[in-house]
Amino acid sequence: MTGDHGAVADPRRRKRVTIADIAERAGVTSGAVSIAVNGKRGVSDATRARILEVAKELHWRPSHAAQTLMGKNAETIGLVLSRPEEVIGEEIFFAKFIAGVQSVLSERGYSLQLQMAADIAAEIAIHENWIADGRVDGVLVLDPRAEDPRLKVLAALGHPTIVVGGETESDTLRSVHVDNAGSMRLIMQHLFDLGHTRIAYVSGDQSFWHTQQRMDAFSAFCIDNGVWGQTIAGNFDPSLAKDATRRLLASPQPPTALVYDSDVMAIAGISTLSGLGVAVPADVSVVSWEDSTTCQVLHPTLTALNRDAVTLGKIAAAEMLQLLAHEPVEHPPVHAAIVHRESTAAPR
Amino acid sequence: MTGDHGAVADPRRRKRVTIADIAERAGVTSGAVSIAVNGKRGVSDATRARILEVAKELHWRPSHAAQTLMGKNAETIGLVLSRPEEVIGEEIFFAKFIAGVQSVLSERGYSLQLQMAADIAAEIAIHENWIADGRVDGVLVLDPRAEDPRLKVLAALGHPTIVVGGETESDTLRSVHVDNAGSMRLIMQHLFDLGHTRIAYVSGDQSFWHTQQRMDAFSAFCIDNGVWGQTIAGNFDPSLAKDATRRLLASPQPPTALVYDSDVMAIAGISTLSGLGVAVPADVSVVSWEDSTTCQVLHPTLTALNRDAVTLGKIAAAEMLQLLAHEPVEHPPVHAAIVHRESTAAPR
DNA sequence: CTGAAAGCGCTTACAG
DNA sequence: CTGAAAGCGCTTACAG
Repeated sequence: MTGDHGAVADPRRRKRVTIADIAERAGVTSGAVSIAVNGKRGVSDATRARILEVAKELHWRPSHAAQTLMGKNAETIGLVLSRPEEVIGEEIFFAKFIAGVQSVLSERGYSLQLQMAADIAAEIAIHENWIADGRVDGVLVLDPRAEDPRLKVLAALGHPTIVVGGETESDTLRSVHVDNAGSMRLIMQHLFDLGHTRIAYVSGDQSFWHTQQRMDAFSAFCIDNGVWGQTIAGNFDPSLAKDATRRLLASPQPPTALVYDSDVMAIAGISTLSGLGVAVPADVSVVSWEDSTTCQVLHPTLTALNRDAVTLGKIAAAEMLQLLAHEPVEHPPVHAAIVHRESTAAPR
Repeated sequence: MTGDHGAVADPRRRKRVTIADIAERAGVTSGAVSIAVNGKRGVSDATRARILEVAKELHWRPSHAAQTLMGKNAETIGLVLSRPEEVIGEEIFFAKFIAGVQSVLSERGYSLQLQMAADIAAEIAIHENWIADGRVDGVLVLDPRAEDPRLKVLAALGHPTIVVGGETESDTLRSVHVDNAGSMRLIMQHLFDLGHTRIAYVSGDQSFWHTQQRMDAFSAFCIDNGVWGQTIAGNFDPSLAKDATRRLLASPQPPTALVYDSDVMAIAGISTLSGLGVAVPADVSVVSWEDSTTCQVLHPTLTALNRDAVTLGKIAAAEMLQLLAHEPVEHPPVHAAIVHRESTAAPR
């Protein structure tokens, strides 16, 4: 029982161990300690060993703040996730993508800084803060849009940037290609091979560049193959997907196959169909642009595009390290595949 | 055209504006600048105005590293998310929780640092790094377990911690209460009122403390009300939920109502039931412990426990600010409610 | 190979 | 109210 009643808990109470403490104990200067712990040449092996010994003994850890002040890199990559409400349909994608990013970064001793933003303006503000504070060495940008304001700001600041699903390139900005057109063709070919010639695509948010790419590929396939195709905007709000489904089915010439831009949209669609008494896949086939656990457990199970988001994350991280280090980093290939399940079959 | 051909892009090329630059331009010392920009007393209003003017003109931003070195708080709260694979069923919970946390933190100028960890050991390592680097002022811990190793480490380090769904309290650790027992009673009462007397609970991971609380409340309700209750471990793997569902329905005395610990598990369960030709809710009622968009679009729509995770996040953030500032912060109440949809009805 | 010193950008006593 | 200086914990030329 000491007399510190009323003392407020202070996390900083333990005085920090510094290189000066180590220097004193080891009988050298703090400069020597710095050299030793950083593995630079300038001290004898014996001295270095002794210094490292003392450092370990004292549980020394370098002061991140001091190192940053001296210009050390943050060894951190930033990623801003856009508003949760908007991305619910893509959450599985995000989780996998992040897992891939982290696995590559952590191999190299880098970490990932995540933040959520309510809108694109907030996202830009976060990037500016990160850069000004030197908290990140570079950032990853998802879901690029046409004339994306984020990219303009990042390019103007000259900050290392990787755009996932983009196309532009510069000294400080690289793009990781995402084959939206190819994926759409994969889906369409699958349906076409089954015999479908009236296909509808319930798209996602059209402000995203990838949505436009998908729509273009859809149209192109339809034209080239004589498919009667139709596109309808769905956004990420599942109730829109429901409305779209109803309208499509109410048509005098309803489609025999529906492609939904996300698994959440596909679920909304499939339950709407079941409410309308439309059998899947007997009456209508359904494909989800995103595979998830739910696709596997639903009844019927959903044919889905499996995008390998983990690999995509790995590639994005590798590209970033390459951009920062100016040296090549291994590139795994990303492959999208269509997982054929119960929700697609030949039309009657 | 300068002669910098071959120059490598360097994000730090623009020399940083410091308070010394401001001091020079304003004709004062850097000490005066520091006082002025921090709103402290010690300079005349005129001088302060001039200094702020120059600071804005020069686009000055304080060096985060230097401020941290001087002992400034990070004004950042940390949150580690456990492995994506495990939490898929809780993702909507996470997204909402994080949104709530951020809304309260940003009001006070705090930010949230997120990181994903593969397991609990990795999570502990992240916490230790954060603390050693002074990157966060405190951390939020989710999904406490019995004898949780994370809490031991954090308590030993004396680092401000808020445990969501915990019970322990100390100088540096507070718990936000989550009424798992009450929620379970809500669900059970709903089913009991409908007339169900044979109810099964497909639980989540039993290493989580909240699972134990739910199981205990389940048993207590059954005993008190003469309900024939059964608990079966489901984990977060939906295939386990499927197996559990099959086993329960194969029983000579199958339950008339099933409670699943997450929406993903409930979806797995409901599609298993439909595969077995069991009608919901005609033959069996189903409740999901977690509301989500999917619960609303599924056919039948799912009766679910709506937990108001946004508010829970707000409370956790408010508790943290309170712990750090030693002053009370407004507390919104969290309320869980059961959303009655199509999947529950009276037993035949 | 080692020591002494300057400096990163800020804050904070301490004199005037 | 203002100025000059020390110090936070590190790194890095520069002498010896």
